[in-house]
Amino acid sequence: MSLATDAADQPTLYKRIRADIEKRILTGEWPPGHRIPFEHELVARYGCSRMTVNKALSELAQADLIERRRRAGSFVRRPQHQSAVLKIADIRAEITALGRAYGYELIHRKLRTATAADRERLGVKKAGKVVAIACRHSADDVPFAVEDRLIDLSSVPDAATADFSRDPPGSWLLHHVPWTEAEHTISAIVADNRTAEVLDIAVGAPCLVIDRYTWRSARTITAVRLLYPGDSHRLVARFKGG
Amino acid sequence: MSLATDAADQPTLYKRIRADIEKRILTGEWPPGHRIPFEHELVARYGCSRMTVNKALSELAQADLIERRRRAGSFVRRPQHQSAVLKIADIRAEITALGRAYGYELIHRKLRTATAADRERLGVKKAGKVVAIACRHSADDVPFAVEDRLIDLSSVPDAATADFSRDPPGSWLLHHVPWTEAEHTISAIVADNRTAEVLDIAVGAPCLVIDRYTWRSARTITAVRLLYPGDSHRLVARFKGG
DNA sequence: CACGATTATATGTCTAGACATATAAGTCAA
DNA sequence: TTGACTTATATGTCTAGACATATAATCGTG
Repeated sequence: MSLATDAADQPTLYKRIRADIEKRILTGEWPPGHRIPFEHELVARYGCSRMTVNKALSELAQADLIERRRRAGSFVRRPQHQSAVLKIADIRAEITALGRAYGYELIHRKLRTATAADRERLGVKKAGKVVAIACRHSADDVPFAVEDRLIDLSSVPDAATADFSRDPPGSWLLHHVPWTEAEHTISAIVADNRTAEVLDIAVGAPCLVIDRYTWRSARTITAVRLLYPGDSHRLVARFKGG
Repeated sequence: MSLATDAADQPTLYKRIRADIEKRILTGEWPPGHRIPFEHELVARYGCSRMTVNKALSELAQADLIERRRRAGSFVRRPQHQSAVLKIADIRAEITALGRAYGYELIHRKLRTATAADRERLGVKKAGKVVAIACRHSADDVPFAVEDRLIDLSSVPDAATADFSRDPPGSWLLHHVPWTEAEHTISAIVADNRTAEVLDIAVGAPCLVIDRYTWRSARTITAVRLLYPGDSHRLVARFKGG
């Protein structure tokens, strides 16, 4: 989780304690390595029980803002070496959040027995049925991204009969497969002929690529490749904490 | 924060409770929208006090796995629309973690009064001194990324006299400026002549671009652009939770 | 001085209560 | 039927204790 920045106006005591300490860390008043007051000192300062300050400090520790060491105390952590939280939003949500009209177009949808390439891509050994989908997302009728997806039907049988002509498969999957794990890989390529045509850009123009591989309880569900025009689209990642 | 996946083997009770519930959610046994047992039911099941189950549930709520509603109960959340956590590691750490030899080379370093373009890039109004740095990171003597950085000296005066000929400015800043906030923007471009030469790739080859803008307490510190050869380098983001 | 044993202490977890508060659900009147 | 009021209840916060446990610091000893 991430801490709310403005927990200070919360009326509860532990949130105030947490916000007070967070502020001193973020302003640099308590630099990395600084030992923050012991629990019993904070108990005295705020006139509350130890469980209350413990809750505040535990949350700061969960947020990696401080490190707690038995017998030694609690210390401000060194920033985590430029790590960041990137929100890769659902494409439809992303476009509508920008206040633009979302458009969706199914390019093709094929049900087939998994080829060797399909099995490789999904990371499965046994040959089963898969659905291969290509589609295009657009914002205000301008091509926004092209999607190339493979769904493992042995994991998601319902996908065989799902209608992807109106709703994008990503949204459908979100509502039919709960709580997945995934790995994203981000890279850059230049547009080939087919990509250039679908995205309405020049051949050789840069494209941002997101490969997402999704599974649940060690079971593969779907593999998807998203291509964005690289000079117009941008992924934004905002973060707090070094 | 994110929950440790293997909290089950922890000997403490609240971690066991948390892990039990987490497991049922992740396997799909308790799908999104499912109401998990009330606190008093879990108290009965585990034979402990309410504070103990409350701690377990609070952490699950902090991790966005469940949603807690007064009077109604606690409910499994719908996955957060394909958001992901991306770790953009410190380049030196990233390369050494790959077991490759880290190399660094300063291309140029200039101290100057901020130009209009510099002020625009740093998002500051007043003209002050800045340090402009270009450098190259390599792995096993192969160019890995080229860095183009601007540091605001009114925020980080020490940077004026820092020696960037041996250590990269990113590492230096990590140790001299605690607890920053930042925004990353990821995009794709094709290599121009100069970039191609520095990265030893072909002109027109795809490059991944990370623009990072860093500040502390509303004060600009540094703006940096990193260029990676797009077909060889990849950013990997792993996440749990839909 | 080096190294092992002891001790002190800050955090980690837990209890059995308490009152506060938001709100779902039920009740009643227009 | 609808809207306003009341009530029941699950969570939110907090207390004043307790014992467990890891470990920094101290003390002794060879």
